[in-house]
Amino acid sequence: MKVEKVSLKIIAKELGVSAATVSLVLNGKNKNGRVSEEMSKRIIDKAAELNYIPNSLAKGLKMGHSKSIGLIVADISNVFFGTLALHIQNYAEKEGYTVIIGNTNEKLEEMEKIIAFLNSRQVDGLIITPAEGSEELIESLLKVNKPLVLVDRGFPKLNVPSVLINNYEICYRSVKQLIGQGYKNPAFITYRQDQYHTNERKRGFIEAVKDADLYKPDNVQEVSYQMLEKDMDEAIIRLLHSKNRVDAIFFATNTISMAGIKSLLKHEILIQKDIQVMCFDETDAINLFPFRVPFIKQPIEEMAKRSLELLIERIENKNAKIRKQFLEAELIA
Amino acid sequence: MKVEKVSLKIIAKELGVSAATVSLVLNGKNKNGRVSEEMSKRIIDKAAELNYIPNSLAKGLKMGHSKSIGLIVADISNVFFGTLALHIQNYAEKEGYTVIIGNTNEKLEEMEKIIAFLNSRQVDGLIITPAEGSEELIESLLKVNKPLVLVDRGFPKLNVPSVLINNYEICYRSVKQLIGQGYKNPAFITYRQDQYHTNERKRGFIEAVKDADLYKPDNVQEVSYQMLEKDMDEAIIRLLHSKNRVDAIFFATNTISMAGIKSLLKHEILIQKDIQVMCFDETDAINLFPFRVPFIKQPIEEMAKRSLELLIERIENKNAKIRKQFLEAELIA
DNA sequence: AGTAAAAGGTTAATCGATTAATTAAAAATT
DNA sequence: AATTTTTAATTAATCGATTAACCTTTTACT
Repeated sequence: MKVEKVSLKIIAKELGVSAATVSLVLNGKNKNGRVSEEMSKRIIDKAAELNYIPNSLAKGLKMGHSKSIGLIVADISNVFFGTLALHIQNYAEKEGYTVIIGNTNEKLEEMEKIIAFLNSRQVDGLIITPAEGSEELIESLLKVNKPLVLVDRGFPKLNVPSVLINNYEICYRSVKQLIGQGYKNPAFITYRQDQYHTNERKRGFIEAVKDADLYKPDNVQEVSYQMLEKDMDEAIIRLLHSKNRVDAIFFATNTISMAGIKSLLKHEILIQKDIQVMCFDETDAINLFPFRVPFIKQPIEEMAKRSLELLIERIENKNAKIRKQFLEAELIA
Repeated sequence: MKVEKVSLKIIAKELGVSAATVSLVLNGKNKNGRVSEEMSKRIIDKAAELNYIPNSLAKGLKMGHSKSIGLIVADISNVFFGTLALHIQNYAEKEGYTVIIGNTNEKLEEMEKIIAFLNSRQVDGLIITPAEGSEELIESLLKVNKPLVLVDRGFPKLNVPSVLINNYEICYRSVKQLIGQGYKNPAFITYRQDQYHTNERKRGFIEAVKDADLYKPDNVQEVSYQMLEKDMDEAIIRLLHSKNRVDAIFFATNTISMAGIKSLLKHEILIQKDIQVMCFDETDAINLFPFRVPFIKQPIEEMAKRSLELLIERIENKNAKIRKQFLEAELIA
């Protein structure tokens, strides 16, 4: 089956006009006496009849922009990133942008590959949740004036558009509340990584327990991304089977929360009886437990919206002022 | 800051050769005496020095393909689709393809919009989880010879490349096993929709209970996608608060499972004490319950791999035989 | 020495869309 | 009637990469 590709030229030939005329009409640039009413109508009708779909590669090449953006996340199968992606796509569509998603798997080298790849596809800008150690990479992108926005994680030293949440404050407040409820020996479990957002969460926890004179360095445990399950089991044992038994655990991310609760259940530790837990991020599971788990809810849709706004602002005006936006997460108890 | 875009022409000018020569070298087409060893090396070095990144819009325009594919799912924030997307992207990257993801939100009109959009971006092919009622749309794509593969859901009447699982068999076997364990009044909850994959699951359930002489039409309940929570509560009440009280429920998808379990907990019905449940699809939550939930696990990574294989096969050879592949899901108890 | 073959390039057309610059005819104005 | 303005188009260059078809120069062979 031979199907001829419908281009501007085809439409033009069928109507006996030039491709330029067709282009003007189809782009709505036929104002003040450029093309006659009658011809406009014939062109529009013919385009519909032939089911003309503009070739955005050609358009992008000519115009110097692709009307697409890259979204770089750690792992699209993680609900947090999936939800972020969904909302970014929805807003992007309204603005006429396509989103191309790349997964770093938290690895710097993957992130570099993805960026090169997205650049070759001429994305107009990038929304990035940067991997650990990618500060220099981001800096180099800024140097070549690439429009980009960091989301979820930032680099405080870098002057780069970012959409972040109040990690420190919300953690501080939440832990304060936990302590106010009578818990005397709270612990914190986070990833063994040097990322600003998790560092801030840790700082929030530590300041809160220090202010209540409850700080014990051993109560802050770290687990690795790659060996989450094993590390978590060990951490849980350390926290619960020492003489210094903790009575509450704050989990720093959604994946850590899931692994943590799983480990607690495995060790037959009863949540809210033997121990209280508090999670960062909402998950499907959290509403399904026979116990209530207080958790910190991030405004994901708002984060998506803001980061797209900031990005488009920079795409359309490379000299726009660089802004960092801080949104509020809230404790749902 | 002015950053000159590095094109073939720039490299050529710097070296005093033609753009053609640069293109030949950079594409490895400098064999049998096309370009000298020395010049090849100089070109490669210069390209690296200038950090040349080929413009894939230009390349795509010239070559007639974009080396990108569209992935159309219902909702990328759903873990099943997120995981599928992750794996498809991983395999696609190896084959040199970009993946552009679109969300239909299960709506036909959204699906139409996304397809037009992806076509304008000149995707070379599509991997689709078709929305309800999209059979004609798929047919029209086949008519214009668009390479596509259906995944997760198929249209048995259509001769279209598909990657599906053994929905009927696995449900039949799983329900059989449930009955074998002594449950005498099992129920089934699915979406109120006419989709082959869920129909097959329902058929598996019904045949299994019929074969055990336990079939009761009222035990098959349907809920809507839009009002999942409300409908679920009502369904649960109907199944449990009638004289005909069921003793097991089979949930047809992951979202239904989550909503179902949530509803059971809300009504203070004790799972595995008052009632047994069985779920289609794995979810984060499933491992976290203090009770064991048997579930049906789909080979998502294999589905991703196969669908990409089938798609690339069709992209590269439009006359390749159309194949439907059936993979095996398994019951994890 | 004369011719053929190999080596090492270059030219120019092309993909499809955009748009500044131009042209030509018709209508309006003086 | 002559000039200006308006209307309604067209021409041609351009974006960046690819590649068939050429063109020189050098080397090989009889």
